[in-house]
Amino acid sequence: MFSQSEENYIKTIYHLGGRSVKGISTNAIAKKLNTKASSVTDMIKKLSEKEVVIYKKYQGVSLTNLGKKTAVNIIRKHRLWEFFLVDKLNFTWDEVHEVAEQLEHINSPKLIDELDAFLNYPKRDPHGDPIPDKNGKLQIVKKSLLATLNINETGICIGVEDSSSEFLKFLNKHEIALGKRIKIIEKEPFDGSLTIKVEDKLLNISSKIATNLYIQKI
Amino acid sequence: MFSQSEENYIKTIYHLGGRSVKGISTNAIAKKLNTKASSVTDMIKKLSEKEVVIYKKYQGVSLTNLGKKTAVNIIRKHRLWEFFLVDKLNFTWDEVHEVAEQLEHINSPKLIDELDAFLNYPKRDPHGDPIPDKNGKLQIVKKSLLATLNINETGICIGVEDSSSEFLKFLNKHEIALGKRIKIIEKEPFDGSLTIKVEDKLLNISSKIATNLYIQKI
DNA sequence: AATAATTTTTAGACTAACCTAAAAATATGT
DNA sequence: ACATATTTTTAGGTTAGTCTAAAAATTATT
Repeated sequence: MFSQSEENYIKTIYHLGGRSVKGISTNAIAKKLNTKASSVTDMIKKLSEKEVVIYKKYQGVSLTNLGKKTAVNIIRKHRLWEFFLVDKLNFTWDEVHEVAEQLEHINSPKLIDELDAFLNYPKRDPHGDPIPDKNGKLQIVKKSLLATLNINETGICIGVEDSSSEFLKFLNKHEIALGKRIKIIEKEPFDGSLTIKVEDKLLNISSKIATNLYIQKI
Repeated sequence: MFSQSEENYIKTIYHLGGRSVKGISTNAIAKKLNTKASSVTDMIKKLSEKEVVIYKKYQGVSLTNLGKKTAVNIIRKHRLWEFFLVDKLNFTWDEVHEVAEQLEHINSPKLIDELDAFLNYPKRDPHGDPIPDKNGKLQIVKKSLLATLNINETGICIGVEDSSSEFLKFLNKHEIALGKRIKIIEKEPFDGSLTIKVEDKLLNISSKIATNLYIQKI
């Protein structure tokens, strides 16, 4: 149906789309994909022919319904594979992306549906982002940075912003992982550091940590 | 390292290689890959530059050690994925090949080693072919067609020759699956049909069935 | 609103992987 | 051994996806 390259463009346009109404600029796409604007223009023309984007010269592009459907399906595959890698194959959060970038292009509906079932229909990938279901529905999960919670609020760890291996090692060391329950005990106004309770253990963390950890409030 | 296309050529040359000493012919490769001989010549030149094959004009090609190592690694990936699909994702023997053809090109040593461990280091894929280990060693398993066993000999089902869905449905119906123990009770010289014991159940099968089922003698 | 800066598109070229058609080399039949 | 058949290679062309450099359109500045 679509080549790997086409899929990468579609996915990128989707991610750049956000809630904005106007078209995505050629330059923005080029930057994300590490290509040149002229290459983007070429590809956009092709995608326009294939009716996955709407394109008016100099006005940027936006996805059609077909385009969005296609994008969401690629994202579904990407996130399911990420979940698989972390959950079953001992990958860390920072190792998954590169491999998932490859796996997301494997084309086999049965493969993905069976994988979904095998993983027990996970709702979020290891970064805390929602995994679209078979029909492309993606349940919106409000993810908040830990730093934004108030004292006595509790949440479940659902992902990370930074995924450098130093950060992930820190999390490992303190047994902060996906699904762990975290409660804010104290906030230090001077430097933004926090005292939190991870499951039952008290822990002091810097503001830098707190602004890189995503939480779903409960 | 190698493109998908290059990998497909390397794998094909390996499979066509067998134990023969002489070079693999351009035409043979073209036929297997559904391309034209001229395309094969082009690619062979490239692979020769990259030192994965030895090539003398009009004399066919053979793999270098690097070529063989590369081929075995692709085959390892292919067969591990096949095992995964059947063992974990409910694929049938005939459904796996097409998907494995895609998955075998995913490049991530960690992925494959972890997958291997996750699957508990399987020795054979669902067709009964051996899965090379991390170092490229592949344990040779003598696979015999069920039809070649003599009365009172016993074997373990390790694979199929034909993998049409009719045949697989037949096997399913009679609970013949990978790892099942099969004993020859009687052979009918007139039509080649057999009476066999699958685990504890007696069963009559035609010669056609017996020449499409692989057994490891025990 | 005119000019300058930026963005986008076009034009033309490159590479990988394929193709067709013709030429060259090898193999086969008598 | 020679003519014929087959196989393989070469020559030249195509498409997808990329690039550079220059032209055109849009946006920003004064």
